[in-house]
Amino acid sequence: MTVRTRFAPSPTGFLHIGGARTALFNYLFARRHNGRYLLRIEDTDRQRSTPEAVKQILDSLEWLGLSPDEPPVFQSTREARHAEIAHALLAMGKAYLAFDTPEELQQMREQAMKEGRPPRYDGRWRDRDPSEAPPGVKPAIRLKAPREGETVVKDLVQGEVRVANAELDDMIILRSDGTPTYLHAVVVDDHDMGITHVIRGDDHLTNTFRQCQIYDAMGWHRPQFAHVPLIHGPDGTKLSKRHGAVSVLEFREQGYLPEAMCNYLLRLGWGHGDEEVVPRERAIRIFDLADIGRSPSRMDYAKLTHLNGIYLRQADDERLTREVLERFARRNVLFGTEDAERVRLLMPELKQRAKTLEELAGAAAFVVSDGPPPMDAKAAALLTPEARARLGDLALFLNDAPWERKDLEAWLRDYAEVKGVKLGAIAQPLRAALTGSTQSPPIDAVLYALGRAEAMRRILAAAEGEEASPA
RNA sequence: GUCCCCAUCGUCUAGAGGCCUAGGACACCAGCCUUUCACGUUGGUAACACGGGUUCGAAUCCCGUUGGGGACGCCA
Repeated sequence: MTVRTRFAPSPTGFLHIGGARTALFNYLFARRHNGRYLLRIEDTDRQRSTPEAVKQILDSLEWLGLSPDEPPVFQSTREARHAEIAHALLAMGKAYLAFDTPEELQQMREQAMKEGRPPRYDGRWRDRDPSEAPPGVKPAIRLKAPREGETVVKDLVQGEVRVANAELDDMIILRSDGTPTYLHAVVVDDHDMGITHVIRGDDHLTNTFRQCQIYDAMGWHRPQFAHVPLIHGPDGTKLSKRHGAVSVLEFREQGYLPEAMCNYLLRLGWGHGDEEVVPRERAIRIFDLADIGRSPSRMDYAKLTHLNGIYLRQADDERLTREVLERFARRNVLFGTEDAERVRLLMPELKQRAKTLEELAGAAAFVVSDGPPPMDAKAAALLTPEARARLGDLALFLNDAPWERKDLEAWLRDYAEVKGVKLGAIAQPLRAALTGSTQSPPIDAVLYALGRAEAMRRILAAAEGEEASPA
């Protein structure tokens, strides 16, 4: 049988990293077994579902490279089918009409809580005849759940989990307005979509028992289940905005690469020996549900950032250049084709020293400037009168140099040797003059990327003590 | 409250009874490399929650305690 998995978010907000990881696991598992990976939008809650959220989720998945193999199924379009199954259950005597009002149920729950009992429906309409129904109350359909024995779920991650049926009450499968409840819709949809493996968050584990009861009542074959522990914030509590970024798009904003995101998310709660850097192709080959841990894990931004640095260094220069220019544009940094070319030339060096695209853009920003770049305090401090004088001298010397990186380095070394000083004594003031900072790519690379004219302009400006607007 | 799940360095994890003096990675500290910053590299600090069993032997199996998490809607 072909493996079919699905990711089933409800479009009530952005896609957060927990959902992203669930999607990733579903994707990986399907690919690993040459199966299909599907998407179902669970939008049966009309109040809270929004088209914006749907778009956000789709965008997030696309960015992560986790777009589904088929167009998404919208759960709301399937309500007639959900109702059909609910009525079938009713006809089979495996469900019943319940004429309770929301107020009564609320009361029942409060009463139970007060008496220290679990808040469960008492099944008061389970065996009553609909003719006893109070006038004007529209009935909901409840599943006639088994009251004895136990329901056992063989979970691919959690192992065998069992619960006494006495713990479970008769859940509503079709609301009094004729719409399906989540628990019921999920089962019908998963069945109709031919889902073989339900991989989802741990928070659904206890729901699974009830869902199994529906499968059993319909005589449907149950899918395999795999419940993945949730991701917590760094402090171990539920992940929320106060911990930092949680939405996938936020990470994109902050300059994380999708492949780094996926690698990090994969390693969170899943392990394969000592492997840390696991690119997509490799992940597809070795992913196994059995390797998912059973305890919740905490979000570690530092490790994500580290991983992002690794992927950044391996990333294509053209791609990174595009990303940087995009970020320039977003920061309203005006740049021309010359500036773009400089970024491109410098990229092999720039990407060595950045961990996110934001950092990368920040480190590249100095190339965009006519004349002296904005100077930070440390850089300004390097430009002593002596240093300025030396820069003036150096400018004359360098003016005759062939403008190739190798030659520039050689000329600088020669110059330092002739003057009897360490290279650093030359390089640091020069760096300040060229970049406005004490940190930058190798100075020969900077000289080369800037080009003779611009480099000279900046050196001379510094030599003459021309101040740029302070940074 | 009831039910379910979980428990190895600060964090992510390796570990399926002897290979464990518990390994790797991030973070942190120190050294090296070096034209700065990074990268890289070498070393260091740091964990089997606790208590009982089982066993010749337990991080690994069992029970309990404690601690975390999740679920208990005519939400998804």
